[in-house]
Amino acid sequence: MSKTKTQPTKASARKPRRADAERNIAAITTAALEALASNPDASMAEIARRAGVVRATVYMHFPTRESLLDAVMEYATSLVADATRGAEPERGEPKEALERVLLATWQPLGRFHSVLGINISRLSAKELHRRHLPVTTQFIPLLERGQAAGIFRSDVSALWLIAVLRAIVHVASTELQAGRLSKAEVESTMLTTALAAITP
Amino acid sequence: MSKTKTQPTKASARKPRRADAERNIAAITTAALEALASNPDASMAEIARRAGVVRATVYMHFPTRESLLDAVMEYATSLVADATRGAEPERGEPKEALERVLLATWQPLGRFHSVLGINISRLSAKELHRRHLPVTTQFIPLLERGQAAGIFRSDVSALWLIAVLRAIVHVASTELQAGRLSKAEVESTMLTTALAAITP
DNA sequence: ACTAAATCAGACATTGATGTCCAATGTCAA
DNA sequence: TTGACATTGGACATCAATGTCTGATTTAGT
Repeated sequence: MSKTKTQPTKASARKPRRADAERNIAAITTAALEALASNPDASMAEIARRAGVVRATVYMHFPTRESLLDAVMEYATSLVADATRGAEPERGEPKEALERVLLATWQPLGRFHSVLGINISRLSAKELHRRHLPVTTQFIPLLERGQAAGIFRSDVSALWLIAVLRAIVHVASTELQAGRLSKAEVESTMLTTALAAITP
Repeated sequence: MSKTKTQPTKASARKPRRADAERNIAAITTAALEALASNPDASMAEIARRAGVVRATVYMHFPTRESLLDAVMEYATSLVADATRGAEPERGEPKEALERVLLATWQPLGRFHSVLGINISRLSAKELHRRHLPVTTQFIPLLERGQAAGIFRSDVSALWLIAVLRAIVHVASTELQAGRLSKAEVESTMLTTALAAITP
């Protein structure tokens, strides 16, 4: 995460919340993320149960299911964005940097892929793209840097490369989940395939 | 499709249905496929409306929603399987054969990807794999033939290659849908990326 | 033309989920 | 410690969807 409690999001200047409220909001958000990852149709009751609160408490902080989904989406995105940032996509050779970033992000990305799937039907393509910005703005410079250096293929757009990478990451976590490959095998195979797909 | 009405599926020996019933079953199945492709949560009422029948008629042929989903899944699979077969995956050089098959199947595959998504949460991985057999049994020999010839990479399993190919096809149809690429661009980009990903 | 099969139109019961409300109780912060 | 904030537990209304049933009507097969 990046802000959530530390800053009041400069523009909105939200009224201070009590500590237990803050705690519950966090619990609900993470519980929702877990619940929705295992079942995209998880009910508000199920989410409340997981968060250890009563249903009314969820509605206290998230007036509708939609608003909770929005919050969960933003939270998941921030987790992936933070993992990406932590892998320093700007540092070093593009190829090494990409490997570093993929290794750091494939697990959260895989974990949240089904949550992302919820939004595919819920939001427009434009809106979806907008919400992925915290992640994509970090990937694009890395890919373009590699393209400029002739290390990544330039006959397709960086956006295509991103889509392909994400798809391969998805395959990787699916194969791990299915137990067809070990974690180490998945990581090595994923890196090999990813590089092969985007190298000229 | 392959059988549906011509053969009585040797084992089951189903009682003959009247022609209008047969017609309605077909109408319901295709209507359901369309409806579910655009909205995976489409209701029985919506599907009946699209098929031009009343809801009770749907329940006449498909006693539960589940059973309808099963039928739709099988239908979609058969469409892809037929398209694959029509592209003659056994003929010619593996690379050319793969290109031929991909060009023949990427559109139906993309179209039905969301329907497939329904089943991901609905069925076990094993069961899912079993239902894809009509397609995978055609792809595996092609890929293994290419691997034996040293044209496709052998450091990963044919199953991994299939998963990667399907992921790339999915990316392709998503990009077309989003209007970021023309159909011709999508096809060329998809083929390039697919080959790059699975070539040693 | 006759009969059996199938569809229609619509009512009906049931279920599960969303969202609202309230009174009682608990917890935080000043 | 006190008042404001928050949570609880439960009731409640609403809604949409599933699945059943029936009687009247249409349609197909022989």
